[in-house]
Amino acid sequence: MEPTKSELEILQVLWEHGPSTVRFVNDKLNEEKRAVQYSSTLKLMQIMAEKGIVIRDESSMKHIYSPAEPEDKTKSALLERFVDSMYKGSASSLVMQLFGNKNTSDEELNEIRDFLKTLEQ
Amino acid sequence: MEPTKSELEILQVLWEHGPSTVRFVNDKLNEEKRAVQYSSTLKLMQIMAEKGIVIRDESSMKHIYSPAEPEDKTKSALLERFVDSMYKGSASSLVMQLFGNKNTSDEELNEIRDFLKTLEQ
DNA sequence: TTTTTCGTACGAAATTTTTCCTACCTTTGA
DNA sequence: TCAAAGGTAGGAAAAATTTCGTACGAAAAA
Repeated sequence: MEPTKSELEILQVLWEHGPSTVRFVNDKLNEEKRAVQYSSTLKLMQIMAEKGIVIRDESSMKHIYSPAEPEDKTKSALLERFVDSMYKGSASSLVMQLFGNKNTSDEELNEIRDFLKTLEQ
Repeated sequence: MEPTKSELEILQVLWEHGPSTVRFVNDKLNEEKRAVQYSSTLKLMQIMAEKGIVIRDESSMKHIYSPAEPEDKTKSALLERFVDSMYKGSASSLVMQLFGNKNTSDEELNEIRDFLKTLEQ
């Protein structure tokens, strides 16, 4: 299913730090994003569990939440949707926009060149 | 300001077909996306005009709506936000994901190689 | 002229998403 | 033991977004 914006923020914490408690996620959100009440984060994560976006280990009192799908899979799906809707599915259009107007570091450009070389083989 | 999902659909029609009436946009949405009532599209476009996302030429009875910002500027901003939130700002990570798991056509890959060459100079 | 068609305005309802209050349970430590 | 701290559950409200009904005016057609 479709994660909403807030749900995505939570997923990002889980991706970065691994399976976590609500308390932990809530702390990170407050540190890194914005003020939000513990019970709000709790509720959201409960909803995500219902939707199947995350799975919950209830064996201990402090429930542990983890993403139901691998990070890459979810990100790929979101990226693909983004390309489809914004660039009519043209990945190259996206890349050109990404590097066209912006001052991208040479380092990044080189990384991509190297990466493209590996694809050639 | 932040276009919502539905607002983005409308912007895309305007980008593709140029300044348009509500009737025209609504027809396109129904053709290309999903069933939606004329008055819903009208309302949404009125809201977008209030927000300043589109501007409205009221000189004739049939109001003509156009994007307030150039397509590129809006897309760049959205893309940048996407990269920032999903890939911590790393454009190369995004590109690798884009081509890593997916079966991207050789054609697209070549376009990108050519494009990167032009950046070298 | 009169009717029909096509346009905007606007309120309100429906839906989705987000937030938080409160009840209640378990664990911890004084 | 028992209060305090920290956990979950769940309802309900708030906010944001989306949808549509309806009133009404202008233009076009009959």
